[in-house]
Parts: sequence; C-alpha cells; structure tokens
Amino acid sequence: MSERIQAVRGMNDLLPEKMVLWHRLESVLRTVAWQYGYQEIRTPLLEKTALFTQSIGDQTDIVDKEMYTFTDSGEECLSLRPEATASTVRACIQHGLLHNQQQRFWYMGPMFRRERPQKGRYRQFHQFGIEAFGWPGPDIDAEMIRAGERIWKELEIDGIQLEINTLGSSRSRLAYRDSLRQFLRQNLDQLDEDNLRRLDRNPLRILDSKNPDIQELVSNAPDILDFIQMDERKHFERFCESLEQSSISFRINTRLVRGLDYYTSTVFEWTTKQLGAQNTVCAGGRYDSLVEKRGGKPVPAIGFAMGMERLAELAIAQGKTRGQPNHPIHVIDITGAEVSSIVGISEALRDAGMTVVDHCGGGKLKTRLKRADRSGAEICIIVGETEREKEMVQVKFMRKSAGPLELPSSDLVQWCKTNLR
RNA sequence: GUGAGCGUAGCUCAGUUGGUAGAGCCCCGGAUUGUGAUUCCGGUCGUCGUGGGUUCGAGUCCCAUCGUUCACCCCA
Repeated sequence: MSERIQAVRGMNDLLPEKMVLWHRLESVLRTVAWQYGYQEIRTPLLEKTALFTQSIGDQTDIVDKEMYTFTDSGEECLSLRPEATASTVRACIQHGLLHNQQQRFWYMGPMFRRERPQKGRYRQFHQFGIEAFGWPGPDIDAEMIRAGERIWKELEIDGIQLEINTLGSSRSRLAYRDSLRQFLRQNLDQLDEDNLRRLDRNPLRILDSKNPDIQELVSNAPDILDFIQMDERKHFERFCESLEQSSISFRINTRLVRGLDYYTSTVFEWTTKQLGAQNTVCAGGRYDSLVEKRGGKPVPAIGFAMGMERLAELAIAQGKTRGQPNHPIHVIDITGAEVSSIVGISEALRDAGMTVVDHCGGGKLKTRLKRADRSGAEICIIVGETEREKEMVQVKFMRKSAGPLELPSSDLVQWCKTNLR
C-alpha cells in the first residue's frame, strides 16, 4: 500500500460534527459586528512579505520565525498572512477608504503561523476581528470592549476576564522602552536566556514573562504610566469611566503589553483559565500611527482579534455546543425501482423550504429507517408498490409515538407545511 | 527551535514477570419478505506508527525515525 498523505502539521480538518458549533460562532460574530455597524472586508490570504515585516515588526517572532514565506515564479517575495490588521490597513489605503471618512470593518478567516502546535495554537487558525478607523477618542475604545462583551453574552460563554492598559503614544512608549531596558541591563545576571533575547528584540515582553523570578524582578521596574503624557492619561481615564458606566468589570494591568509593534495607547486582552497555556481569547488595542506608516494620511485606529479555535474550545468546555437542530424529511422508495419516481415529491418539499434527504441506492427498509432515525429525521415518507398504485404516500413519525398516516401524494406538501414546524 | 508524555481495529481503549491479537461502539447478516432508538444471536475489520537490535520467541525490552499531544517559547 502506498504511503498515505496526511494533513500538514498544525492544520486541521473541521469535520461536519464540529461545523454545527462553528456555524453558530460565525453567526453570532457576524450578527454582533452588524449590530455595531461594522462592514465586512475580505482581503487576500497572500500578501507581499514586506507588508508584514514593516507593519508587525521585523523583530517580532511572528514575522521573523513563524511566517510561511516563499518566492513565487515571478520572483516576488510573498507570505501567508499571520494576522489581518496589516492587510486591512493596506486595503483601506489602496482603495482610498480612509479619505476624509471614518470606517468600521470586520473580518473573519484563516491565518497562518508556523509555530509548534499545542492546545489552542495551530499553524492554520481562524480569527474574527473588528477595526475602526478615524476615531481618536476613548469612546470607540469602549465600543470595542462592549462589542466583545456582547459576543461572550450571546455565546453564553463565561469566566472570561478583561485586562486593560495603555502604552501611550509611540514616542512615550519608546522613552519607556529605553528606560526599561536600562533597568534590565542593570540586572542582567537575573535574566534567563529567553529574556536576554527579548531585551534586544522586544523588552516590553519581559513584563509579562511567566517566569516567577522575572516577575519578581519586574515588579521593581519603572512604571509605564510615569512615561505617559497628560492627554494620553486622560484618554485612558475616560476609557475606564466609560467601561464603568456600562458596568463592565476589568482590571488595569500595567504589565499588559502586545507582541506586535504597531500597538499604541489603549490595549486590552480577554483571557480565560480554561484553555491551558494559550489563555488569550481576544486581544487588541490602538494602532494610531500604523496607517501613516503604511503611506496613508495619519488616521487613528483601533481593533481586536479573537481566536476562533479558542472560542470553539471554550464553548465545548462549557457545554455550549448546541446548533440549529436539523430534522430533515427522509424520502424512502421501496418499490425497487432503480431511479425513484417520487423525486418530484422531494423537490416540491424543498420548494417549500424543507430539508429533504432522498434515500438513493435502495437497500432494506429496516436499514434505511435506522439511518433516518440516526440523522434526526422528523418524518419519513415511504412509498412502496401499494402506495404507488393508489397514488398515496405513507408518513411515518420518527419523533412521536403516533402511528403512520396515509395521505394522497398531492396533499403531502400542504400537510407538511401545516404540520411540521 | 527546546523538553516531556503518548502511538494496538474506522472510533474509544484493555493487553499481567516477554509465550496464539482483545473488548465496547460503529458497520453487516439473521430472529422479523414492507417499518427505526430497546432486545437476542452471528459476522467483518489489525504490517500492534515505521526501521533496526536483543531473544528460541517482542504489542511488551533497547536504539533510531516519523506522527501526535501537552508545556517552554510565541500569541488570538
């Protein structure tokens, strides 16, 4: 036997059983986005590599080590998108969508990062995200949070904690970074290998290290709030007030940072204790200078992204997996004809909006009823020789104890319309 | 990239100090010629991940390799 080809490591098949839950997730996300007036945007999965190196930061692991990058036959360096904000910004600038106007967008789709797979982390994964362009004030920041909270509520998922912080403008963040780096250099001997590497690449990341010794060290580090301008501080305070007005509970965590370079000012993160090490369900923040950096006019912006696999796992962990129940009608022809003469009935039922499963291929009645039962059928329409001669059909109830019903074929559609939900 | 755990039927898993490869679910047939969730009887399904080694003999012990899971790291 030849070698079987398996799926690429970290890239999962979503089988029908799971799709029930996924459709519900997608439907809730779409609806909430729509309720807040966000419009869908779909960008290509493939972009020029430079878009990501320049937006996300070429010193981040995502860009440096985890991107699927290749040169196509036209000698162009391309990458599968590791996230969608860079693409969204690119599309906005390319199509002039931000010219003198404010925009709200949402997206949903697959992203790619070549990491070692583990719980809640896959090489192809899916994100839903929203992005708002052109609003400088804290009100849109709070809107993001309320949209997130609404999503948890609609999905009936609980146990999610919200943490917020502010990084200030890119200028004050840089000043803070230098100060933090200086502090850490004075304590070089206390840094482990991982954090020595971060010291050069992304020192802010050391703040949320999991290593308890580092946490201890970092508790004496300079505080980011001391480096933040008065107006930025006010922005953050207004943001907090708005959350309080909406009775949203949150925790200010001055150690909360982001892994991507473009974040500024307000940042936030929803986490859970139910997902193992990958505990972030949704995270985001402001990226007020990204649009300008990408060649557009300066436009303030904010967004978040949530990991849909993580959402799905959370829903499963909390037993919230129900989807739309589907009780199809099964049509069973036992006349022995190779091509059933009653497919017209099936089509007429579908015209009336019903789900109808034709039992192709024949087989024993017993087996076919069993199959219908397993698939959740509400009724079976059975036609054999006796029924066909009388132009009748038999309606057999699969979900209640009532005996079978004989109906003229011509009355069936009307009967189904009035008797089936 | 680093570390640890696990790979036995389509699925979930047993398999004792090394001695003939097992169960449940699923599927198929029958009890019941055309009536399904329960019964009862019978049946199919395996290069024990792969390749070496030790041994009279390996699912079991050793080595390598691949896959997978979790954690580090990274991050949604």
